[in-house]
Amino acid sequence: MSNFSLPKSERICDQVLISEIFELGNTVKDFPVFAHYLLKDFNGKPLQVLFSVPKRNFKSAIKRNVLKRKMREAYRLNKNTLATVLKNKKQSMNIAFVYTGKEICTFEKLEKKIIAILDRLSEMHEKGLC
RNA sequence: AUGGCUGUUCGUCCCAUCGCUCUUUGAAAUACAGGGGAGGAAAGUCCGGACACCACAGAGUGCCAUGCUUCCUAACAGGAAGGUUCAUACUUGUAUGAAACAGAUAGUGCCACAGAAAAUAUACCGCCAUGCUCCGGUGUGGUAAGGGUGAAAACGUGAGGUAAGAGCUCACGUCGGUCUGAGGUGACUCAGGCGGAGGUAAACCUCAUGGGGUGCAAGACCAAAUAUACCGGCUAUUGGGUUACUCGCUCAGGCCGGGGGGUAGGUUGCUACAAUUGAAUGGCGACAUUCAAUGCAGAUAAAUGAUGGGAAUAGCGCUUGCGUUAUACAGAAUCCGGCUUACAGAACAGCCUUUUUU
RNA sequence: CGCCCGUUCGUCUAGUUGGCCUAGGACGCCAGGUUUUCAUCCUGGAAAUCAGGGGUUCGAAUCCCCUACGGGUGA
Repeated sequence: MSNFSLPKSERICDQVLISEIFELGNTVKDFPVFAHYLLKDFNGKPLQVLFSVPKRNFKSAIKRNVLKRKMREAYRLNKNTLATVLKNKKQSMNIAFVYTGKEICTFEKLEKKIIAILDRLSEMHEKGLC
């Protein structure tokens, strides 16, 4: 399975779900990215995500947009291992990526961090620690 | 040539791979294919409109905004062309720049400190006349030229006049008011007459003009989802009470509608018009009219991108054609017209400084 | 996206009908005194270009305009 697309159905657009993630979910940190995640029963989509950059750290809308785009690209290219793991277990996961750094970092660095987070999540999931 | 200022225009480009969003054909749907996809400021939300809903007899008062004139415009606190005043420059009547630039002669208030006095004028030192005198002064009256104070001192200069003085009179000026004549669409200008002179309206205010309120989270429709205070209607067919019974009345229930509470999506509004580009005509100009061509974002936890390679421009380094670094300000959210603010660099036009050559 | 409000010593604030305000008070800070010492207490001092810039005025924290930052609110 080599699906690099990220249509709207794989993004979170529901306010109730978002507040659930931030209130009930657990966190995985790898500076400068903070991932809140919440595990659920399988409902057709293995993964749903959202990306956020706080306005507190970046006043300019352009800088926020750039970081969100970079994070989305990094996730889009590396999401498949976690997706297969979840699909095999018949569960789905909602993840919220929040950028907590105060300076813009390069794409390569961001990609490494996001891969690390996704690897940790899939490992934990295979062991059943979530 | 170099540097600076002002104005106008532009404000990185190409290819590959992987994606996002809208739309068209086809289609149950996905997938595939074709097409479109940020700006000059999209920003600030400072003005003005369109559009929508709510409110609304008429008039007045109040509140807010604007404030030289004419024009442009859908409208404006915007723009164009002019007028006036002020500042600067010199060629001394021109150029450049600036102006919340209606009214202080409608009325009220304020003008700290200093100063005699801050606006009905007044009198500390003075000046003049005169009374008294111990000849040092002092009382009374007149006066406001000079001194000192202040941001500002009753219009400025000169002459006449006078006991001393004073727009008291005259000449030349400054300012604004009013009347007459001339020019101009008008602000205003010129000439003459009359009467006049502190400032402050970004103090209250007066005059003129304009303004109903709320904003696309406006509003419309569809689907879902239900506790029900309360109100109205229906109840052939439900039950209780009243009654001997029927009708009637009444209470409860049911249904419908309203009202009010709470949950939470979708569609629409939504992108084709004060539209953009080009030409012609009219106008000093802002701009208008006509003709032709074009179709040019529409997201909603919110798309318009990421990576790699190449080009262009700029800086740095030296091997002088290679390496390396950087590519401004900044991201639509109902839509337009302005204003304000941010902005690497490039091009064009005008003006100024310095240097070189003829 | 729309609408509204605020910004004054290190902190919390007063003053916002223009002049007494180059700005008052409390807490905190510094120095001295009191005490065997510390605290309390007493005395004195420093600390603000009133968010930034421009304008009106003789004179601005105050009036007007622009900018920056912070906050509130609207189904």
